[in-house]
Amino acid sequence: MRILQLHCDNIEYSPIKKEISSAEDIDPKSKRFEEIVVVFVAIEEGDDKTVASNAILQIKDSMKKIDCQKLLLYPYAHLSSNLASPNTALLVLKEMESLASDLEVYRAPFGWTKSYKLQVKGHPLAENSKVITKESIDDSSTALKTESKIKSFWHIMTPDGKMHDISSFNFSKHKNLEVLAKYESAKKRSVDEPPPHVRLMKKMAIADYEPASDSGNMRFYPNGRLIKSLIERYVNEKIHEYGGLEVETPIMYDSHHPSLESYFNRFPARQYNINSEGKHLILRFAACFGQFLMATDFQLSYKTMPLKLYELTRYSFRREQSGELVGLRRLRAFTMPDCHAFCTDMKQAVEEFRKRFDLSRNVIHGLGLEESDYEMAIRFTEDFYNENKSLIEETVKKIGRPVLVEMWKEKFFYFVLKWEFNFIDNLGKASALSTDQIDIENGQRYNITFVDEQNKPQFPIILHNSPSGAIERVIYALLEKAAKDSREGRKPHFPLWLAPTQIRIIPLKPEFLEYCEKLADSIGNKNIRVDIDDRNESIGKRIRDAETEWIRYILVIGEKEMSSKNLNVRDRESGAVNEILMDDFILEIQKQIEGKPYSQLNFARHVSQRPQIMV
RNA sequence: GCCUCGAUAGCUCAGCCUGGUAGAGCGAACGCCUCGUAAGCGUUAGGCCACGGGUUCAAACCCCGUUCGAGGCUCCA
Repeated sequence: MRILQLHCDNIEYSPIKKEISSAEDIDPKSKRFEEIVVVFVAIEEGDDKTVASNAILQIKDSMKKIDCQKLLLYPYAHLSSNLASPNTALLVLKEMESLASDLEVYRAPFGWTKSYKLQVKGHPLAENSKVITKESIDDSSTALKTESKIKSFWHIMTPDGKMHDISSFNFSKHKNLEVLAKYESAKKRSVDEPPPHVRLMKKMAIADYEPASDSGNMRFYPNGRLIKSLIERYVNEKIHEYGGLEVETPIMYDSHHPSLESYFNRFPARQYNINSEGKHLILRFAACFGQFLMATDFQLSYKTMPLKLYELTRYSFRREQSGELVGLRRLRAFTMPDCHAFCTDMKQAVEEFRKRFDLSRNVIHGLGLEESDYEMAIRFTEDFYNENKSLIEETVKKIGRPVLVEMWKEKFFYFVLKWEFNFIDNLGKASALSTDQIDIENGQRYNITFVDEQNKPQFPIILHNSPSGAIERVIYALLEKAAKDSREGRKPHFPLWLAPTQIRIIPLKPEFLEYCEKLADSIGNKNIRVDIDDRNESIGKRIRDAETEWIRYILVIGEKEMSSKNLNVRDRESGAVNEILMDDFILEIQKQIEGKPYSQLNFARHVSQRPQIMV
């Protein structure tokens, strides 16, 4: 079904003549309505009562927003080229009419050629067009329906545990928090440039769109793959340290599997669908189901809890609306660490929750993002707040600055508590990075059981944690941060451990190349990424190129260096050239990349041997 | 998904309004230069002007559609 919904000052129509034999028998009188929502409807092949009810649900939802109680259903075939038979169409239309009977509802005659005149209101919500399918019934699900009904209260909580009203809170020292808090009500910002990270992800030869794939599925060039893989390894290591057991689960699932069916119904987003040998498969949008199904088959005792399963999903898929996709910020295929902890009871869950909060903060900082780069939001049900006030206050105190609070009157997701760290970018967009949730529903849904001290089976409480958020989104955040540095007059850079090249050696003349090779060997042996710009270009040119590649250290090698024990190091951070002992220099670098994973150069050592990816 | 805007050389863009031989810089290839901390010099190649239709004697340019991208809306578990 396709609908076009218009909020009108008035509409006037006159039935002219019957267009089809099955047209309704009516008295062809002109009608006129004032202050009304007109919904043009095209009923398509396969539409039925559920589609009708979904459509009315959505129409009512938006009518509530614009505060209008009057509805005109106007059959309009021209919205679709795949129309249902007139008989079905009329039935569906009448169904819609009766479903909307709590409003003041009218219906224009079906099967007639009509002339009409209407005046549409000028406000932003006045015009709206939607495609409604059976599938979107499944998709829009309980979660969406409940969400529109649910009451939530927004506050700011300060580190002293006090709740403040958003409207009266003084944001002057917390600009980013204000952006986050007002994000939903934020009015149009006129931005006519693409987000800075999109230009950078291409310019730095990290990632790019792949037109031959679906939108939101990116390609990663050697630099991007190196950076992504280092971040992935870092997150893996941190979760291993925390005690996560790394597993691997399938990326596609039977949508009619009994445990999954009701779970999928809990999520509004659309999935990628694959039909294969009569099965309807969906691509996973998180690692939850794979791990839950696995845990169901484990034999668990309270002694083995908490059990922590972990997977870095490459990939998770969410078929976001095409208009929502942006660079590396919002994708349809992304890599996400997903770590679940199965806990015996709320006490254990809370204890675990604390560890994971610290872990997440730790990981975010290790990735090169600072306190000032993100704002925290914490959401919980009123009941949970009343029973666990001190946990929430303690968590906010740890962050040490005000956080955004959303409190729900009742539970409508599967969790009772959830927090996220939100990165705020150059265009004032907020995106969630780390997150953790306390889930009290899915243990039962998936029939995951452990036996307690009395040898009785129990359902665990499950925590869902992504300590870094999607890896692509981490890269987005790092690039946006670099863009911000650049805009504010600082030199943009990656954390040294993520830099595709950490040291560049530039021989002054070709005859020094051999010496440079040896130097590069001995630096490379210390697990430092070093390359050599052996191109026949001027020294100035090669230094400039190294600068534009954000390479931190440059070693120019000439007669002087070959005959000296010291290295001549140009540090991009300061722009200064310093003489320094080789060992001290290595030490300086090692100190900065300590505790971080290392990978070899993902390009030829010689710059002259490299393909030109982006200028 | 909807509305608006955009797509011209590998990259960044001019040309389009007012239809008549396709432009620049960077990059690439080749040659010269052999250099001391952010662009040395020259020559050459490179374009079915996103794709498909239409209008016209003639379309990169005007019109319609499609694809992809961006902004806004909706959405963001």
